[in-house]
Amino acid sequence: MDRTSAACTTSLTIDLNTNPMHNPTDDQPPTSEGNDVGGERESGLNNEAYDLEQELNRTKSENEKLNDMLTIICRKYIELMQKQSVEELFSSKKRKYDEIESFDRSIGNSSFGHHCCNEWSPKEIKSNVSRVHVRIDPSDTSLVVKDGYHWRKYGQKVTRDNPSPRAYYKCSFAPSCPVKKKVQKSANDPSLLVATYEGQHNHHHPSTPGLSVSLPPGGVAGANPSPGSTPIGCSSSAASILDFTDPIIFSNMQSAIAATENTAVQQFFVEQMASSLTRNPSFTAALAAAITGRILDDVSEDNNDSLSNS
DNA sequence: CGTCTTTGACCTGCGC
DNA sequence: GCGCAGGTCAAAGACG
Ligand SMILES: [Zn+2]
Repeated sequence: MDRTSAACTTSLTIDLNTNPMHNPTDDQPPTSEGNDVGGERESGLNNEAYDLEQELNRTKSENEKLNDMLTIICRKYIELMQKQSVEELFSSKKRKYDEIESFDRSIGNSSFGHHCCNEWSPKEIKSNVSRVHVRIDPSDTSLVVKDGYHWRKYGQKVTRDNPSPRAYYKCSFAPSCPVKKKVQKSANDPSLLVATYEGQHNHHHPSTPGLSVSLPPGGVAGANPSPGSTPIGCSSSAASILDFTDPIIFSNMQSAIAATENTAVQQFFVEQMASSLTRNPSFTAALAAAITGRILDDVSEDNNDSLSNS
């Protein structure tokens, strides 16, 4: 819990040079033609500066609009998630208490009223439960949510309140890893898989050694989206239209995440951001530019140091 | 041959 | 105590 949230905050505060247009050499004054300071050139620079200023103002206003839109989208998305969970949980009366409690905790609760930590029964405390919704092809009957972890199916049941069967999985690292997950199609939306994760992996993410810290309790979501199933927000939900490579949206999501007290939701957003970023070709280019920019910066700093030292 | 899935049987908790 | 429903076990079979 603390481990993951700490990872979230640190990963979000990484100050990458994400401007692909930025070239460190552009900031350096021209050395070879430094004595060419004609008035013609000066006026050209002024025009250019004016254009850039106009562009900046225009971008600012555009960003403000996007900012507002994103805030609204985020708020509505969270409200929708809460609303949907309430409807699902109260549609069946029995055996839902644990899930109500845990989902209340994982979603952040406001509409349910608050529960004091002391009110949790030992049964609820022993496992942290998280839920993930995954968009799939409605005709796809395989209850598989590929989250990067390796699961062993140990049971399948048809439940009373849902015509589609529920599949039970254990982490393949069991018994050393106690994590379980239940996967079932949503009763009112066959294209929606609901995966319920219980427990926390006590090992690294198999597909990304050393990166397990960035995953939610069950090690879920966009870590390794399969072609057939996409964690919500990757292809067909609101989050899919969010371009996290946009620095404004990115910062907006940061504030949205910060505003959300709940770590599961935070992790969800972080994963969506990471997923969006890694899938975006422009991000790759931006990342490459950022890295080369940093390297060039370092090189130039080193050169400056060596020059100043000598 | 080892691993994983399937599936019926069994266990457990809860309401009546 | 009984029945119901969710959850788990474990034997058998499939698969690479
Ligand atoms: Zn595990």
